[in-house]
Amino acid sequence: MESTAAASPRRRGRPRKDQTQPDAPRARLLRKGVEILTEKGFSAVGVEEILAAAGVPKGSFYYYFDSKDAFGLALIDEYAAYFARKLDRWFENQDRAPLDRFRDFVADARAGMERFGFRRGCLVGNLGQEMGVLPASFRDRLTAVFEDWEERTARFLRAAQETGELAADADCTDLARFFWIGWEGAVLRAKLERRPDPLDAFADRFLAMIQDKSRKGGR
Amino acid sequence: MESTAAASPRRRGRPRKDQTQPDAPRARLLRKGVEILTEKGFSAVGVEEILAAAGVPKGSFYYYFDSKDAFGLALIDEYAAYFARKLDRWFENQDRAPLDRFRDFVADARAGMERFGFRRGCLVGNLGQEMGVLPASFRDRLTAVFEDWEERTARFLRAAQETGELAADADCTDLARFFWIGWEGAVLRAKLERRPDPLDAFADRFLAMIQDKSRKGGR
DNA sequence: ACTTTACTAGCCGATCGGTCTAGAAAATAG
DNA sequence: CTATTTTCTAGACCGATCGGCTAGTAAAGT
Repeated sequence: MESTAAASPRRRGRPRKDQTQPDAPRARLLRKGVEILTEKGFSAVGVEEILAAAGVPKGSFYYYFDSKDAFGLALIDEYAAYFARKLDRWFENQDRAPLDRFRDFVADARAGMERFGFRRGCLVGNLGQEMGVLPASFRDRLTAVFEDWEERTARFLRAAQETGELAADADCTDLARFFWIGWEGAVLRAKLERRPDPLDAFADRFLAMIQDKSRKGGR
Repeated sequence: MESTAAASPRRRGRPRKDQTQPDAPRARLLRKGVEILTEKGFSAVGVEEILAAAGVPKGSFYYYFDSKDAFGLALIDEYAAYFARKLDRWFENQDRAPLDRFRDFVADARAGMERFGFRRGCLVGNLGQEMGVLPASFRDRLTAVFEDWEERTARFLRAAQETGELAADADCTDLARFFWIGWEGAVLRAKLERRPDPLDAFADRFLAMIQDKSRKGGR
């Protein structure tokens, strides 16, 4: 094979491992980091616990990350990307009516928490609660993540308006913000009580709230 | 003065300082503990920081409390009592119409957070988020505190039903639970963004939600 | 003085985030 | 092949700080 790839200007020494591979040390650290931090938060967890869980030696941690703080920021990005994909998967599912897509999302979140015995919460919510002892650089990233999720949710709500499932005069931006403010509270509470009730309690009322009651028809 | 107090059966040794006095070491530790932990959480704060803030010598901490965990439990009780008084003050204010009492509570909470630059949140919410690294004994106490707050809120909502401001068929227990699930999310978010908007965003929609729209009269 | 109880300075082992050095591994250059 | 360059692994080690302990002092009664 004559190098189908465009001219590879290979540097001299040992080539870098592809750290996007799921078994690469950096990727393993990020994955285990999300798992552990969604359960225990940032400040209460030492890097060595993550190292041990990921099967990566200590010397490697500070090769891949400048500091624990830098690792935390990378985790936020990782989690935000993972969750944005999840949101889109449900909210943009063309096989389902808009409000059913919303129910699907809630059911998936419930199942996700149930799978881990309600011990894991939302990384962004966890770190938000810890802002008092986190570097200032975390704040902007965390708020940006919420803004992104709210934007995706607002976009979805506008789609629901088009099908008529949601009242045309509803403020979708505002509703999306309301949802995420309360939903994080529901996740926190579900983690505390170790049961799905708070998720359902919040989601059900939210759904009832956004239903267009003035609508005549409907499927 | 002939001992106006009833017979004091004085024990032998050095008399105990009255720890209910607000300047007593134990009381100061509890007060400063609430202040610091509402801002920074439990696990990220060392006892020495609290000791220093309270002006209590290092060695004294384990005289007044068996452990840091026991101190944490005492803080929950302290905070729960303080907050229950606050709830009653607003919710049982007979000089105001029920829904105005609710607005007063929200305004007070907003002012309270503003006073400390939105750096302090809710102790119960903070510890709830930290349950992953807290002793199991914390869980029951924290859920019990939420139950207590919800009960007081539900009682208030029933009062609102009697004046007709709230629809008679509303499920007050359910509404109170919904409120506290979401409100904790709002406090968390206000702390993250350092602004009151999330509090208002949640409270306004909640108020709109519980208004009895079918009602004819009213002022 | 002596006992009893209330309180506290100082220290302890463990663990924290982070650094350092040594070298193994994987590529190219000659 | 050997030499060189660079990537990555490996873990001992460091000063700081953690929660908790203990030996002792302070302040009262008897």
